[in-house]
Amino acid sequence: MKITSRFTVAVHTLLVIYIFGKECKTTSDFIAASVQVNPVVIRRTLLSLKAAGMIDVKAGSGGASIIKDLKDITLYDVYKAVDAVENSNGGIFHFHENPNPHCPVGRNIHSVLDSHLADAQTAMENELKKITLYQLVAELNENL
Amino acid sequence: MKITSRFTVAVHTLLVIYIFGKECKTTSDFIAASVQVNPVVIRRTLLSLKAAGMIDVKAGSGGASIIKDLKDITLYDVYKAVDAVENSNGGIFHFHENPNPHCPVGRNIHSVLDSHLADAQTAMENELKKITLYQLVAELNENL
DNA sequence: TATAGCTGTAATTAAAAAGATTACAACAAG
DNA sequence: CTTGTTGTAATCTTTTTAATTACAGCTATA
Repeated sequence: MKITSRFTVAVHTLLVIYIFGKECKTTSDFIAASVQVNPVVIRRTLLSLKAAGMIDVKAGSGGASIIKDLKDITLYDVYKAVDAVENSNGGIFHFHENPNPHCPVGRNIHSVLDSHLADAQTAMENELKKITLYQLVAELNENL
Repeated sequence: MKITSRFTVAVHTLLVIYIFGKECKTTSDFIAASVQVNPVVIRRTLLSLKAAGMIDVKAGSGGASIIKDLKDITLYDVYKAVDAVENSNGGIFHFHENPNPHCPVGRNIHSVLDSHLADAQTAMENELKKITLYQLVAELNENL
């Protein structure tokens, strides 16, 4: 089980909008062609990014544009925007669901493990906070 | 998608073996009753832990016992033992599979993102290295 | 040495999760 | 008013994961 590809798709999407936004109309179809997923997947991604205040999407006429400084968008922001890990659901670790409450270990396994797993997840997320899209664009340009 | 429950099951399993190992014969059925999963799941877990040199399993007569100092077993060791994240498969992040090689963004998205995602995963794993099973047992005893 | 209780392991089934796809109403611009 | 696009629901399909069934082989013990 993994962190949903919505995350990498969203990063890819933002980069395409940024790189091509001036020359082309970056529609869901256009972006979908670069990411190679169904355009509906991109539309849903665009909705999330819009809700997070990162982009503007023109209904009807089409096309998306970035409305936030790339220096102020970290990978973590994107990760959160697309809800890459439903935290309603306990995070990135899949816990076995029904430990036996009549067993002293089963009864306490959650209270013993949960905080450590949460710490591990937080460490990962903090790493994502260190990288901005501005950096990614710079790295991308090196490779062009 | 998440990190497989094999991991939390394995931690649970080790704790049960440690706590009950002196009074009971900790068979796969016994452990399965605490974890509340199918005994076969426990047997597979035991095989992984045995291969990692953490436990000894008696074929035939039954029962498992810990053969490594709990201070020398970290959560990371267990995580690795059960192959919680197949690293053949690129780690905990699910990357969209077919970025378009004819697009400059699609062609380079991997080279730009991969190392940052790997760093994030490593940060998470390093956090798991900080916690030993010895600590968990101590925390468990506080709750008994 | 017969047997009872386990482990080791393959094969299959079932369930859950995630993404892909289809479909279509609403909208904006020419 | 037509064309191209977004917003969004509904429905497959695929993939992944765990559960289950089944049984051969081992080991202690009677």
